[in-house]
Amino acid sequence: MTDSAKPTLLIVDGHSLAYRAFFALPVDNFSTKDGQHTNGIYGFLSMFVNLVKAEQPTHLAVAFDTSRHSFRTDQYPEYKANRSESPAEFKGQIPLLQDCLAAMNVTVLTKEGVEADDILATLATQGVEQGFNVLVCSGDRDTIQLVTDDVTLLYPSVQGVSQLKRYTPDAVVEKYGLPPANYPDIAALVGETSDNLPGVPKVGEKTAVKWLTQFGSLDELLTRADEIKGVVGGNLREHLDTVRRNRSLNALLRDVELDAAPADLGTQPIDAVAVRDIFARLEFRTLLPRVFEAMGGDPADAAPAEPAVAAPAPVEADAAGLTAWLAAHTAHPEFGVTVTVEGGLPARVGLATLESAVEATWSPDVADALRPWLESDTPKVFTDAKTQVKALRRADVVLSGLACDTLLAGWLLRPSLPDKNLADLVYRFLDEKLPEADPTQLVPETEGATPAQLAWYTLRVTAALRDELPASVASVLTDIELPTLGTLAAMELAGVAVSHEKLSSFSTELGTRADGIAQEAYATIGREVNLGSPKQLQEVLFEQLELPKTRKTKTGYSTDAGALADLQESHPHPFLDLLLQHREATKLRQIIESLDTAIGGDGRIRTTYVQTGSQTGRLSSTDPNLQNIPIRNEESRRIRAAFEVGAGYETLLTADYSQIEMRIMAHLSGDEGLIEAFNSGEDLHRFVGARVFGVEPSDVTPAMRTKVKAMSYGLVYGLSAFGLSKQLRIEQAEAKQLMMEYFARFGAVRDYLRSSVEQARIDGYTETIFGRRRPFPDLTSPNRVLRENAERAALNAPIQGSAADIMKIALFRIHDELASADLASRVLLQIHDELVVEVAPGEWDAVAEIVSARMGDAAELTVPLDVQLGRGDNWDDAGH
DNA sequence: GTTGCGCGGCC
DNA sequence: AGGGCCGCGCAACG
Repeated sequence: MTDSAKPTLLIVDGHSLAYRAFFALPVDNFSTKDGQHTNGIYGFLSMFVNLVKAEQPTHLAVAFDTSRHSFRTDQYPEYKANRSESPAEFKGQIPLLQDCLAAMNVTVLTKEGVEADDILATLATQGVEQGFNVLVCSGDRDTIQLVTDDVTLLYPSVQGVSQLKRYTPDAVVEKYGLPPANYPDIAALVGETSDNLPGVPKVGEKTAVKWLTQFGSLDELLTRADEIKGVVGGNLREHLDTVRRNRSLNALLRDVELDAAPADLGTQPIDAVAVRDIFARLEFRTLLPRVFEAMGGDPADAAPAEPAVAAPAPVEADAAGLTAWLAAHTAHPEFGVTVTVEGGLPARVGLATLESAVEATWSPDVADALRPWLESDTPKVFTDAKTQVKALRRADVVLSGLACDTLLAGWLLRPSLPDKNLADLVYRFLDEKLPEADPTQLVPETEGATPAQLAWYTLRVTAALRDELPASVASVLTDIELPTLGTLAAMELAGVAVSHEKLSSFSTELGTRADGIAQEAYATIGREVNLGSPKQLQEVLFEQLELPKTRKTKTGYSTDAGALADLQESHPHPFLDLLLQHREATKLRQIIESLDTAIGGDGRIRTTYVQTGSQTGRLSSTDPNLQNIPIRNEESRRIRAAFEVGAGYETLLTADYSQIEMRIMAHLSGDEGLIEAFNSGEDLHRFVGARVFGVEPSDVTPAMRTKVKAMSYGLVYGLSAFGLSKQLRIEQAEAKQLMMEYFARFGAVRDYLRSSVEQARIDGYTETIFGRRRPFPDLTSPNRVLRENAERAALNAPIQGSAADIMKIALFRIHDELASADLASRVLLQIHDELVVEVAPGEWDAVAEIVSARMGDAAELTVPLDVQLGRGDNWDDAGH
């Protein structure tokens, strides 16, 4: 019976229901791409939103156990002792589930020393006293004792958590033959195997109910136990204490002191942004609309917090107005600046202090009014400065005084977060909502922020970020990232000359070849399939040709190059080789086509470097990506050959660091063998091979060199014996042996790698030589897959990141020095450990000297930084 | 049209 | 079961 006038309190046992969901749902279908299992979370939330939608509670809470330990285990150590340790895959899900509930503004209750069901019992009791209809949802049968006219139990059926059975007093009587208050008596007699509480032998539910009905109460029954005849009577008399103990343990506590009373549990609107964030992290998609539907709230309606400070009303100005505004604010220490960009050129400009803001439409007059100030050292903060720096340079303004870019600072603080604009940062670091125009409406109801307001928010976000930035990270921002930004802007503006003629002829050639290969491939299998479709290929390989199944993927079986090579070895078939050739030809053609369409009217390709594009500190390159241009085989180098020296320049120069990551490893580990290798001038892999295999360097065979080379590079990535054996196509035992020999000679390397991961586990982050940090929360995860992935990444991060730092330092120093030496030569490309420079006529010697010197002295390591230069009319010829 | 996946290019 | 990226085509989804 529910009284609709009363408020409804719904209290849920989170632990028991999530645990049931964990076993009900296949773990394989519910895990994120980095290996976090989510089946328990998903199953619980799915049940939970259905429940909330159906019951429309006015008050709501979810209770969790804190640990296996409780007052019951104190009284009776065997309590639940038969339960095996809950799987690690499950444990890790509970904190995440609690995060989800927190985002949904659902109160999570826990209490040390008691179980979730005691919290349920306490709240149910209080709720009834305070006039609530109470709904209790638990997977533990002991909660049946809570059922009254005002308390209904929702209990998962055997089918799983999606079907809940309603236990009213009548339903309990129907099922057990006694009212709910007597259920613990029945359970005490029968015992509860899941709690490791044995009952009276030979006594089941039927007998227990019969006795309790006959004697009226458990006390009466126990007092008059001698009246029961037969073997069961004897059993009962022998187990009186057991029954009393069971009864005392299965009574739920109704007077636990809690942080919240029923009245405090009124349902709250969900935190739309937080829910979206955590669901995105857990890769839940279909659940999101269901949560909004059940819990109320509009997905678009992320509760806007009130700004802590009122935004100054932006004043529209002209050139003279801007000049006057600047004159009035000369004493101000720092300004927020926003230049909106349209078609690559400045459109509007906004300037802000915390108290005052001004904005204007860009014009030659405005440019002239602002130029001296923009080109001065006056500190200015931007969001996404690179885009604006480029637009300003196109308008003949060379920005100076860049003191912060919020995107960079936000990324340095949280390199894993996809904060790609000011709105994200305002939400995350100010806990406010940036006014945004509704793009779905022709005439937006809400106005978007104006340039001056954007500048004002940028200034405030900067302050919030600075508060959080550790000193070492702040120095990475000012000493590495901000100087790099200006250099990248110049590189992007310069672009690189690419020959359309070379590309298009090659593309045609590859197209013809791919078609021919495809025809041949079709002939070998007697039909035409789409060779680019992994799904159709699986049909051909594993069904038609009946080849053995390869490595499993999410959607079937792998058809990647490694798998095809394995198949070719064990079950040779002409189709396999043709497929590989076809892949190669079409891949190259794809690359060529995308490059060709990216060539601008002036014959140059302009990439965009994403300075926040990696978690380690590396750059990334997009639209098009110029950091993955083929090089590894002879033919593909024809693509590099299409990257040419531009008109008015003399030649291309390439400069790359040789083995920079291994050098950093030598530096960080202090391994004397490795340091000696780099100081000896001997080829690294030959030197290492000689040590590992115990031969003279001159006797190191190519096979030995290949092996130690793979091992050395693999080290930096956390390679396992399995991975090494696979790559080298040798037995795992041999790979293991190789690793052992390697570490026997270069033991400090292993010690360093181990200790750096351990340090990261303690600190929660790794650090590069220059202080760049990367957090690794998963190093302490109970989920083994997650933890081991984090360990490998943590092992690599300081090495890859330090290399990135060094290259950035070299890059901007080269750029600055070329400019200050009045050289026309310019850096065009950065490919992680390589630079491509366009050299102006007559400048080769000077440029080569600057490039090699600045790359060589970008960092002071215990081993030298070796730089290789190359020269040629095109990128292929300039390579070496 | 968007999204996830498999695959493969680079360092 | 090897760290960091970007982007293509296919297939499924809306």
